[in-house]
Amino acid sequence: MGEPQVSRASGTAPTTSAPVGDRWPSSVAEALVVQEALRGVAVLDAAGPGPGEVRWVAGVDVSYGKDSDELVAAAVVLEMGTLEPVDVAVVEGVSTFPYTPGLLAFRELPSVLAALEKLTRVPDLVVCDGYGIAHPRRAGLAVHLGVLTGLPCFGVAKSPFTFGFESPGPRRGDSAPLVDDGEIVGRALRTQDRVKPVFVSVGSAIGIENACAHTLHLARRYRLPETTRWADRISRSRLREKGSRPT
DNA sequence: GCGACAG
DNA sequence: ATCTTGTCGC
Repeated sequence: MGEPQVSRASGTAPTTSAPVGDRWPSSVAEALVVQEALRGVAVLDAAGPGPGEVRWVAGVDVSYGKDSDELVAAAVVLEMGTLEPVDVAVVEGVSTFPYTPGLLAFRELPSVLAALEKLTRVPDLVVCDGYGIAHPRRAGLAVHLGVLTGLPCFGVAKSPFTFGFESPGPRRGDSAPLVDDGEIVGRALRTQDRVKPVFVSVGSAIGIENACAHTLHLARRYRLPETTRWADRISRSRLREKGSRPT
């Protein structure tokens, strides 16, 4: 009970499950259908892995070219104790879905999943940029990623999207509920004293309390979690090399 | 109808 | 997301 339900040979990288190959949407209408189906599939776990139960934590991010449809996705695995990277994977690709508020997952996930599959180590937890259940259909990026990998997953977003919140207290660790339609869907969490908060919401197989605890641990020194910072740096720098590379 | 809108 | 210089503060 409560275990991730994706079967996979132990010791191998996560595998992409059926929904991607079988019914990956190419239009907004199809994407909305997929999201409605996904909405109920996420693993709702009030607890999930807490600090002390996670050894390897993955961060993922995608960088996009300005004057081209090129993109680079990066996945990085950090050791929870040292917060140092122990595994990195990068995928170069082409964007196939435009940025559409509420449908970010369909833009980012194909390349992100490809990068995760290239990892040689299976993470215990995945942290992504963006939202989980804090989403108009309760099916944000972290929900998709959690369902498709079978791994515990939550999101840390840098801006409040459409959600309401009261300003949290000024100190690191202070938080306030994120509200959508009268529902609490996440937290505005201050990760550094007097620095603007980040927005945490669960995706799958983890609870908000542990998600916030992990976020604070990963954001020991900066506003954003080290997972996000590493993945962002790696994808961005590879995109630059790619752009300056002779053809 | 219009504006706002994770990245 | 990406384009961009300097600037204030620990």
